[in-house]
Amino acid sequence: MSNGAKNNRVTISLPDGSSRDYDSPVTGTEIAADIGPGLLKAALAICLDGDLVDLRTEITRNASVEIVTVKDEDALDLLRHDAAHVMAQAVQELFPGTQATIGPVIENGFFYDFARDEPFVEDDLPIIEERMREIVKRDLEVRREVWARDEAIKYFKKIGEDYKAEIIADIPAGEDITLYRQGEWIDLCRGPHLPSTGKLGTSFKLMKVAGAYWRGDSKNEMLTRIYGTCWRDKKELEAHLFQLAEAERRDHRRIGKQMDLFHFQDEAVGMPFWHPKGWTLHRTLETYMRRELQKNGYDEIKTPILLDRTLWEKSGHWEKFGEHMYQMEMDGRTLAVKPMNCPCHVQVFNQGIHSYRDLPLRLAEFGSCHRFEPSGALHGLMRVRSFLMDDAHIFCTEDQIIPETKAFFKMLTKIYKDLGFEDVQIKFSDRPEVRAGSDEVWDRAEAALKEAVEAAGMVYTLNPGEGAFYGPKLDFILRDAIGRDWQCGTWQVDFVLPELLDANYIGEDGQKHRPAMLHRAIFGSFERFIGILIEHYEGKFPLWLAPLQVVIATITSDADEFASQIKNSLDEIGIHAKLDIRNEKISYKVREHSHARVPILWVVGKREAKEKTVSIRRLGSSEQQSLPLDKALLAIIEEARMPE
RNA sequence: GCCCACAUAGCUCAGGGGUAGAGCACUCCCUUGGUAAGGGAGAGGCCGGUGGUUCAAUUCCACCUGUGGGCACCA
Repeated sequence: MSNGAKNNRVTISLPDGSSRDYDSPVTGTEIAADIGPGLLKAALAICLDGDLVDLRTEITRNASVEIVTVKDEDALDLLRHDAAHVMAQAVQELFPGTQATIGPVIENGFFYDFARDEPFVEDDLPIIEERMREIVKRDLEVRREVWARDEAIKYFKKIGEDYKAEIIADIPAGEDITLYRQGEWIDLCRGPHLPSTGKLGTSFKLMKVAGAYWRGDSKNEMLTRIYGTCWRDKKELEAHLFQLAEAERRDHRRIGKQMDLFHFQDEAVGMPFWHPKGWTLHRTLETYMRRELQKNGYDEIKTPILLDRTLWEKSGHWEKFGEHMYQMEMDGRTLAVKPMNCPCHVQVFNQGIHSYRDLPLRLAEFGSCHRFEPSGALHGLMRVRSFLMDDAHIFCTEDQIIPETKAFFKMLTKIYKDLGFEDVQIKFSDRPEVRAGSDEVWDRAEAALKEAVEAAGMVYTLNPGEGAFYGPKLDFILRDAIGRDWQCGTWQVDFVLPELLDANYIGEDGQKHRPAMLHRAIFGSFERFIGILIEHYEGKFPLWLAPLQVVIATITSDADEFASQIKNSLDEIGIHAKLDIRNEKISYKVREHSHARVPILWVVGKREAKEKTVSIRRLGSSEQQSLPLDKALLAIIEEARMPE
């Protein structure tokens, strides 16, 4: 087997350590068949010296080969990519004249963008899906073809696929390109692909239609996009659909309505009306944050909401952010509602003369901001036009950036943990294209932040070009109870704004110096953070956060008086309690308050009234605990305390 | 801002060219019941707004507003 004629024998090593020799060229199909018919049937592609390629790729050199089956990590992407192709074929069979543009694999599935005069609608999906199943049943062989670039352009133009021709035209001249053919249908594609459409199986589902700009640019025409999800088997598909339903159950807009926390209405688009319970939650968070700020050496301030445009012109906001600012004409002046607090904080800093001994100066504000967000961006509490920021700006020397960064990271980690978030990711964003300040200043700011983040021992990923217009930043991203990520906290180094607004301090040398300005937030906006908390906890808040902590429910009217006394006691110790002395059965009350996600139910009947006890039932449990009232009151004070 | 869909009672939703229906919630009556729905009765609506077609529009059409899902945006 070994020393065959030169160039026409190849040695293939397999993952189990064995190797086999074949006449060259050999394909994955032949190798799989050689190993066993079961594997041949399961084979989707091969991993050739670490690269995923088609099963039919001809191997002409010694190589390590792994047969990829549905069980492998890579299989999902293959399946999803094929699903996109099968969908495009189905669409073009059903709707002749529709152009296919791009169709990549995405998280959980795939999409394909089509160009068609009349956009697809939701009702088209079942029809397309049906045709896809039929194409899978046809089990068309999927064949790779290599074409000359110019010929491919000519071909796609001829068949009316102008977008494909445009994509190919962007490939450097002279390069070959690959096409994949399945039956009559052909598509430009890098591959790899499954050997035939039958291998796709049927564990896919078309999810929704949407508009999408050609090449992601709002200046271009809008295409019609169809999203699908695709999995290894039915079970995985079901699990994914269940996960989506779970996210829907947690939707803060739905829970916010159920729990009567807030509402929106047409006269104030994107601006929430907080109801008593929602505002209680809001205030609890504010009180908690205020305490943490105090512990961390911040001074709280309050600044105006409406300011003259001249300030915004100086700060650069008028130019860089003007289109997002609410404006009004009054008494011959143009005023703008603040979208951020930073210029105001510099005004506070600029009062009087500061010594280097005053630094770092940490100015915090629960700052009410308004931004005119595009209508299509609004989303419940997650993206609003009016919000309260837990904002602060630290004025310091460049040397103080590192210790301040460390201290901030510690503060932020503790706060997130108190609120139930243990998993925090960090992104480092550097200079954006549109920015203020010279390259030299940006070099310094980026270097300073980088040194600080490393000195603080933070693990981060790079997010190039995503910095604020005045400086580089860190973003802090939380993972919630069902694995979704939310960007909340931010830490930004700014050498630009102190310059623009002429902030300075007197150094040890008696000379004027520019302070560095560190912009920071932990919640981001209270609105959005509360939205995230609602979804994270599914509205079942820990006791200290719950806006309604206890309901005292009576069994018969004999206990009404005792129940009222309990309510008074709870009011006195600052526990949010409600009395339920309605003429209803106790099981009815239990059901209703459980649905309302009340953490603790104190049930009182004749027995409790006589013995001065309460029967305690907790949300999510049917166990009952009986405690003397005074003990129960002490216990609930303890349990409802904010985390230290 | 762009594409598609949607807008009916406080809430969740059904209906459909001849001025409306369910469940829950609400009010009243009966019931005082020991841990996830006791029974009965009643009230509740400019069918998002403005125009158009029609003998007749909540229903069909157009525009507007808002909401939802995406796209773009997120300093």
